[in-house]
Amino acid sequence: WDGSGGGGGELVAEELPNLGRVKMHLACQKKSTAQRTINLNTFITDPLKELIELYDFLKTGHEYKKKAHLAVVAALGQLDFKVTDIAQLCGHQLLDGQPLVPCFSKDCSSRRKVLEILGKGRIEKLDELKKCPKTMGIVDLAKVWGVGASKAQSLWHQGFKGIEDLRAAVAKQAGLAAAGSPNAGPPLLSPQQLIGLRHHADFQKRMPRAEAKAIGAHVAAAAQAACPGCSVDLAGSYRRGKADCGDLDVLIAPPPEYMSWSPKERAAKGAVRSIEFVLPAVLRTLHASGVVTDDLTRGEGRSYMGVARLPAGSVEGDEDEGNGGDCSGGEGGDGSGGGGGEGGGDGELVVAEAGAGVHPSSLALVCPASTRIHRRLDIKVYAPEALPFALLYFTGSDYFNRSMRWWAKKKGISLNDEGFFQESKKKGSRIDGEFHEEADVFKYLGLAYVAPPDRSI
DNA sequence: GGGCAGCGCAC
DNA sequence: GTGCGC
DNA sequence: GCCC
Repeated sequence: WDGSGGGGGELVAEELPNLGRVKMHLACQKKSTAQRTINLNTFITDPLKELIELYDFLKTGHEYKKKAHLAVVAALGQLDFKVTDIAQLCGHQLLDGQPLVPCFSKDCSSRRKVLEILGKGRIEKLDELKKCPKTMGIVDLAKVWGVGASKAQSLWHQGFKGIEDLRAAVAKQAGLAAAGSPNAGPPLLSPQQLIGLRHHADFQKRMPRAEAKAIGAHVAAAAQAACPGCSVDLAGSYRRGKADCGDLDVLIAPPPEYMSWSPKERAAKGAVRSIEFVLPAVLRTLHASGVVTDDLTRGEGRSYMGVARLPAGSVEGDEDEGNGGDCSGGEGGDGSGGGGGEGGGDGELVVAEAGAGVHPSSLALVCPASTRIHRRLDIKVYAPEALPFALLYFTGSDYFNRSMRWWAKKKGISLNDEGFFQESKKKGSRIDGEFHEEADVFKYLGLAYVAPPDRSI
């Protein structure tokens, strides 16, 4: 572990038979579909995706059904030809024997679903589910943040056919409770679910990455005030360069020196006395400025979930990549430059100067600050040693992570947001080493580094 | 039949 | 311990 | 739902 490039310590890739071949097709070793080719098989993957979404909400215990379909979608999306016959999938090098992907040579429901689409252009099961009012009602209810399969199920059985039903009942209950009526009954929803309901429409919308960046800048400023010199990274799909993001994931880590300072030294340097106080301090600032509008968790530990909204008059669209402030939200080509030239751009955030600048008029037209949509914001605080792992983990994608964990497991190692752990009966011990950046993690696993934009599998 | 990752937080 | 989201 |  000399960090100078050579160095023992990292695992050798080809110590197991066949693994070398598998490795080259590993999902976490390839350029993402977005980057390389367009998906020629959307006519298959789209219906499968719809099915996944239904499974997601339908009932607990279907999580792995969902993951199985997800793997199929990811695999088919990478093919460089349009599938016309199931035989093309049998024994195909990208599919057969690959981790997380079913084998299409055998009769399995994935195979049957693909066959169905090839044959009649639709999945009967999907159409059936979509016709069922109960299914669609439950799916609708479960779109409220904090309402999962179980709660949606129970709401349906209480007679709610969908979100608007629920909203009316909640309003009525609030009215009764405010009037001090005893017939208000037990609360229909938890405090979190009430927030989810209130912002349901907003939470369905994706935000342009410029807005994510602007919210991140507020968090960064608050973090610097709480802990000078800390690093602040915007993870998730933002970091993967997506043009729009469903939410924002911010990672904060104190500078390495911080850990060795005494509480007194920390205070003298203007930092909070313990890492546990970073999050509360950041949140006090964000609450005071009105950027954070609601809390979904208390934010007393190291992990926070909440709701944020840019102050009126915020300037959006200061993306340095040029294609920044596009609010049209279209999926489409996604312009994030191909290669890994993303450099050290992370973490250097500029605080949006509220009201100060003149809006580029075209931008203001497309993206009025007056919209002021509420966005989901997650903040997490990590010790500096864990940061490369946390960054990797929260940059995703989910499927990319699963692929990487699969590979690590083959080598008897487990991988999470805090580090590597030796697989063993007891909770494995953390493997320590010089892991300063994400690249060190790839290297230790014997994998080629993959830049964030190429992890969108 | 066990595994697919495993955690933090609310309740 | 369960539900939920990540 | 699928692999081992």
